[in-house]
Amino acid sequence: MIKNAINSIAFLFCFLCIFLYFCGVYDETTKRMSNIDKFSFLEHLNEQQREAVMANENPELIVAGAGSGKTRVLTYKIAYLLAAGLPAYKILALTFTNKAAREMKNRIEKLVGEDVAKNLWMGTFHSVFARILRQEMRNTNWPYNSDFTIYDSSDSEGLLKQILKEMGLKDNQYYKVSVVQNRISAAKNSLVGPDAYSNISAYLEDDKLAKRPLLNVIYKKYSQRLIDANAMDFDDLLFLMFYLLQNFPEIKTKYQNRFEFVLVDEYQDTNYAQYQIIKLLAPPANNVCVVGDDAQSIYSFRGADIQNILNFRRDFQNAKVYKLERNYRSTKNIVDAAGSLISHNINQIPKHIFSQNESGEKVHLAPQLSDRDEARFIARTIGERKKKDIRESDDFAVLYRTNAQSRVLEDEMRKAGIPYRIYGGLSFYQRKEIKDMLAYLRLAVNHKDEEALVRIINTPARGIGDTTVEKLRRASTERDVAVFEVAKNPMLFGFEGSKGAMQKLTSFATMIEGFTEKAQTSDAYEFAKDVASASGLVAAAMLDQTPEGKDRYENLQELLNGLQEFVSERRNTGESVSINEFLQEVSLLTDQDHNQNDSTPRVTLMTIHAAKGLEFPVVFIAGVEENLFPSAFCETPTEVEEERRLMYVAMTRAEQVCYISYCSQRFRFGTTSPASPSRFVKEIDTQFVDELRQVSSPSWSNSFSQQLRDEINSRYFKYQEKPHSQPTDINDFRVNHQQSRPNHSDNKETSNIKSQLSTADTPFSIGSWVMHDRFGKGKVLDTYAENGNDRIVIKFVGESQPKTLLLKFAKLKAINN
DNA sequence: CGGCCCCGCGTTTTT
DNA sequence: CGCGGGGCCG
Repeated sequence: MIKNAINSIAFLFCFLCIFLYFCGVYDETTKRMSNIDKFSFLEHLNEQQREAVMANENPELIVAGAGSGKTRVLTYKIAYLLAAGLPAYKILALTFTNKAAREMKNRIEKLVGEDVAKNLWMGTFHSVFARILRQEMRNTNWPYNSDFTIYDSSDSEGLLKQILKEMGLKDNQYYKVSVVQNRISAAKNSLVGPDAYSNISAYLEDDKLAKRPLLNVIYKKYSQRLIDANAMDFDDLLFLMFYLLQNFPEIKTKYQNRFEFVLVDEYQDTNYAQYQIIKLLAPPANNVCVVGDDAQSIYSFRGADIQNILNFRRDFQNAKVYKLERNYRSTKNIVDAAGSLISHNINQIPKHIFSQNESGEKVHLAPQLSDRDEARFIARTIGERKKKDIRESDDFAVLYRTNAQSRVLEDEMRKAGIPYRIYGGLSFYQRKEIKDMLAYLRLAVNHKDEEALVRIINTPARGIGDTTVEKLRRASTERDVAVFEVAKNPMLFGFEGSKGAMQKLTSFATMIEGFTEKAQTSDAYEFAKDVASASGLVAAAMLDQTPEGKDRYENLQELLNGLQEFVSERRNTGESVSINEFLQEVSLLTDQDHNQNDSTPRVTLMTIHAAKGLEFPVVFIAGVEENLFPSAFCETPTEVEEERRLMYVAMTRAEQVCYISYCSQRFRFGTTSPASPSRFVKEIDTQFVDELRQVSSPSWSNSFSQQLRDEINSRYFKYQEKPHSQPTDINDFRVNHQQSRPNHSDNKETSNIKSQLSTADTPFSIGSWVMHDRFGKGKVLDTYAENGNDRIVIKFVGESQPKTLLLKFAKLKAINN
């Protein structure tokens, strides 16, 4: 009822604004009213956006195409709810990155004021759930306490390695840590715990076939060891959150009642566990609003399930779907080129993204002879365009499929004197010295944290080597006590080592216990400063006069600075400043959250995955070649579709200019091997692209390179002649797609969503040819019913994108092609 | 225990 | 090619 009232008020307001606008008093009145009326910000939205923002009575899916103002809609919706009087603490907004949460919160504060927005529950899935788990742990009978440690991926990897070693599987090729880790992670993300795993024959069979029948045993041990360490891995934060709600109805009810509104960003990237948690949190009112773009789903390899967004309407009753189809970011050519590419995907929500910006330059295809030439070409072009277009370095981004490609690019940027910044690679929080320092802090707070202990017991070197650690761990497993307890009292727990070793162990334990005591009384910064010097970490870094040593010292200083900031910020808000709070936050931070204070404009070099959500005036996509992009690991059409979405993401990062480059040969794995343009290059409608001529560089003028040039020319020639005859024709995909189904145990993953909305009753079958009075000949790609209307998706000959038509209006005739 | 050398291998990675 | 892990030696 409240919501009805809110909506009517705002609706009337908009009506009034539009009315006043037509009366010609818009400017004055709006200005005056903006101070008075708290809904005035709705004027900044277009009609589609405003509709989506103001509809709050049903579960809502906002399909927000690239550059369509997704974040805007999400922030305005929250601002709208707040302005209408919904208390901030009743709104839960979940994102995937801290950065997204932070930016959104800032924008909301600007709209409605800091104090109104203050108590929003806005954060990443992981951080919000960690917070709830901490708070509720004492209301459960679980073997965790509130100060649990969060293991990052390298911590879990370390633990798994240890388990594999203990089981004698260390060098077994079928039990590679990465494989085991992925498998366990996938199980947790499907809400399958270790016991359930052992009872599901599909898992066991699968493991048996893959020659790793002990995986369920490893999983069980792994889970137990996490409990022993009072630690949760990233997946546990979701897995245990689900079971917290599932197993404790009173806790579930509490949060269901608290959150009157649940909003989810990047919904296309949610995994099964996240989806189930959302379903548990949403009732009774079912006020869920999810925002996402199926065309930008690029994380399925991490467990993201695109079906979550595709099935939203089925899973939430009375759901309403809103589509934001106008792209504000890019030029027409870029939007249309990207659209023509993504139209080759069968599995997608039908939509037509359009731009009303200027046409701009066509997308530039830039064939190159080698990766070296490609890098030179990019560096040279950036240099030229900086001058010609009067741009700064930070107007440019170079995007690539794999991190390995960054090396040459970096090289040539340096040679050309172009400032750049590489994202990816080692993040600040994964640097050895930072991890070491954090391990000291962690161990001081949680003595059971075995990964932290083994990491620092001999760092800096204090004469406790591998053998001693081995003996320590053996005693620990035999006596079933924490490793730290054995170190503290080796004799008592049957440690079989020399007197000297025992001495070293006890003095290490005493040092840590001293830290633990200090942690109770000092704030996080004071404490960490003490630990940094008393542990010898800073001293060791200072001794090292190599450039790397200096870096390490500076990084440690930076961490301490960060702590100081953390403490002073939280002092202001009256929050706890103990090291516990800091550790809880820091384990969920990533490099994206670590801002380097450097104001020089720089060219951005990053993988396409890392570029999601960002935008740049000029974008280069490098290495768009078969076996690299799409990756050589791609086998099924489903996998190729994900790569195509990745290419789509890459192209739609560009605001004004987009270059796509590919080489005839590429240096990889120590040798030069031939390469050919990606199928994606050919899938882009030729009317939106132009091809740059190969500019010869002075370093190759021999016959070999002439050969290569000929090869490129002939390839290009072929491409020009028959742009639509590739094996990646839409229809071939459909065929492959269906063939692949029976092989897939999980065939819901490959099924077509549109048919799941509800099947249309049409005389035209998918794949058949039809004739349309105006559009001519076309092939039926799909049929489905939406809002009770039968629709038909047809790719007409000569059109870049398929069209969706209402069946009852389109006068279609079936024809034989 | 720690340093050195050789061998094998090589996607993307919000938390 | 360049990194990390394992093995061997001082």
